Amino acid sequence: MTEPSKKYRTGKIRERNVEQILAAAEHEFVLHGFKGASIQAIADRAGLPKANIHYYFQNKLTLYNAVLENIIDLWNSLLDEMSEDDDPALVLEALIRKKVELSYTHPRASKIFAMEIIQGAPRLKDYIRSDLRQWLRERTRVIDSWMAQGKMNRVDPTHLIFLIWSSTQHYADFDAQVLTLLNQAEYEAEDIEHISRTLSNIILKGCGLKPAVSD
Amino acid sequence: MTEPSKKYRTGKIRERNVEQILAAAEHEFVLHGFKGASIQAIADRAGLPKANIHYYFQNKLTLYNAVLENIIDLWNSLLDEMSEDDDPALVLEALIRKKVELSYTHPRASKIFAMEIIQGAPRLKDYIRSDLRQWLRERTRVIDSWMAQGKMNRVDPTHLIFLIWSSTQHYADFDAQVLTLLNQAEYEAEDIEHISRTLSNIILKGCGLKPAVSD
DNA sequence: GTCTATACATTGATAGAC
DNA sequence: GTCTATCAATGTATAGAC
Repeated sequence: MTEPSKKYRTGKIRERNVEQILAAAEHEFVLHGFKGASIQAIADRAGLPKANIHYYFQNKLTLYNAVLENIIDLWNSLLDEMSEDDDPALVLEALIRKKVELSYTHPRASKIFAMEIIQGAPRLKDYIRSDLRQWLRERTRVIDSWMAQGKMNRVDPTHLIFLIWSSTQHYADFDAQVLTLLNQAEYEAEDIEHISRTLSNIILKGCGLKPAVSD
Repeated sequence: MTEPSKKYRTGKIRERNVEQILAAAEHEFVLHGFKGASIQAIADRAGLPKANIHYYFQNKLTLYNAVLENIIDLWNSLLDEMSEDDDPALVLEALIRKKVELSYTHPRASKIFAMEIIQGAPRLKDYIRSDLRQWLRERTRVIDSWMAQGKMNRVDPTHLIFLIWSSTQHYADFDAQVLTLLNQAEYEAEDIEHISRTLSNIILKGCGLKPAVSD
């Protein structure tokens, strides 16, 4: 060891700084978008000089891609499995609940993803075309099978997924609007529970399913 | 008249230029957000020198607010009435259909509105607190009345509105994702019809209502 | 009402001392 | 690995000739 007196081991410093930069970048990219966010503002928020950002990340796009990659990893880790033998009500309810919770625990990830797609998904087209399309295809296949087995009403599986997607993500992306209209400062645990249940009740019933957890 | 030889009367030139600038600004604000959009790019898209933008609009914020105002006018013109004596199925179905059509006819308006809220609604807080809250209050009151009359199941009216809102707007804001996943270049008229019907079927049925137009 | 030229701040990115 | 100083480029906005 050449630097035994330092507070953090060399690798630890890097790890900590990279983490701080990524967190700060996430904030700024939400507030101003990719083009609008400035490295200076990210540096200020991370408590580092501007040049240090460039020491860890070659340029702004590299940093942004690192943020996006984190988000996609998060997405993938939570996209659970479902099989044709499962109970549709249980699976869809769990999916809705998980997505609402994700909106609550990772609102900025959802927002950056949303802004990216609103702007035409210039840096996510590949992900959508490959991973996301594959994920969607598997779910619609299972839902088709559920309908063939008579487990639920016939609805377009793709648009059902879109419905679940949009209605749950709404609580993350539009939290400023939702909270203002609800006259609240932030979400409470019971809000998440209430939202999950309300959405599940309507959507499942809309597919001819009986919610497992009713209110 | 001092300029009888001009192609347009003085007021007409202004009107036409302002319109072109607003249209160009709408495009650029969608692509890069408020901070990221540059006046140069807006001028280029409008086919005018940069200084002319400042001739018609004091500064970037003034221009952005003009764009936002256009969007809010559009919103307000389409937020129709509903009364406790109406048939819930008809009213909700019309609302869903109108919102989906709006997503199709004015995707950029929806996107700018969405980005603004995602970024914390810094310039729309007032609108949400006044107009939008008032609008929501009136709808939830009517829906509450419908439920009291036994016309539909008991669901949280506010979150029902959010559900209709989010699921319909999704097709405008996330069109890049939706179209890529559907493997289409753009929406067709029949897509709009299909989407409206699918959403109506699930949501209305989810509220214990029978869709008037079924498939 | 139009448009060139320009002022002045901020941007992303780099060089180089420490 | 840190941070000051600095670059060229681009940003908003304005002055002033036409």
